[in-house]
Amino acid sequence: MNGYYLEERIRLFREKILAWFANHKRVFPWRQDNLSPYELIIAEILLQRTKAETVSTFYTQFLAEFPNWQALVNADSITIENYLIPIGLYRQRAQRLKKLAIYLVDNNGVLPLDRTELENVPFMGQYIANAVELLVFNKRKPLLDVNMARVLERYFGPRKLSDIRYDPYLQQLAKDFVDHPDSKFLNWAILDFAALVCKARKPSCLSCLLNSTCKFFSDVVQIHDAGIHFE
DNA sequence: AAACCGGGGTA
DNA sequence: TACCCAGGTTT
Repeated sequence: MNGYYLEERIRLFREKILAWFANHKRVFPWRQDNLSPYELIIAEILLQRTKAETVSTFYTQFLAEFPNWQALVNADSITIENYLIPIGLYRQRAQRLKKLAIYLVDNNGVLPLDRTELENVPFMGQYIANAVELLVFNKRKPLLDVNMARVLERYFGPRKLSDIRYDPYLQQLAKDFVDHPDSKFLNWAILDFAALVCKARKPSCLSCLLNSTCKFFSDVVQIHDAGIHFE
């Protein structure tokens, strides 16, 4: 597959995903305009390995209880843990939230613009660093999680390495996909598409607007796979 | 590269 | 029951 063909294929894919998003976007409290960096980062932390629908009801309560970094610094670690129990990963998240809060209070709430320094902030891995650059710094960065990875791999072909974060093919593909003035909306669009159509278990391939050009769909139809249940 | 964290939802 | 979820850290 040459570069020009792939570029055209990405462009088509992008247009169709955006068209779908216009009519099917999900509404979440962390997608509102004018959120503070605190509110944006808390959302990403709560969303780690946790369904967006689960976080949706919890998010507003959490912000009411802990409205800023200083509130987390002041709070007892056990208090934060207990508060996080309903959504899981509560010990890890409490400990890391605490460290991040201390860092940010010490730095007057300022996050480093330099990517290397940004990734050295406590609790700041590749994904959240991208989220900060996308949502706070308004850069074109992918929220490449398991869901975006699943959609890209089904449509364009599978990754080379097992870990998303170190696979140069997936990283480049995701980067190319969101390299567009509507980068933020493209990210939301593909995540919503992953959650509602290109689902992990029962993908809605039969009604999918991308099925005629989708690698996964054509492959599965071709071999008449009995293990996949379409909707 | 693989293990671990964790409760809730779903098939 | 087993699998999955807007990942990051440790080994």
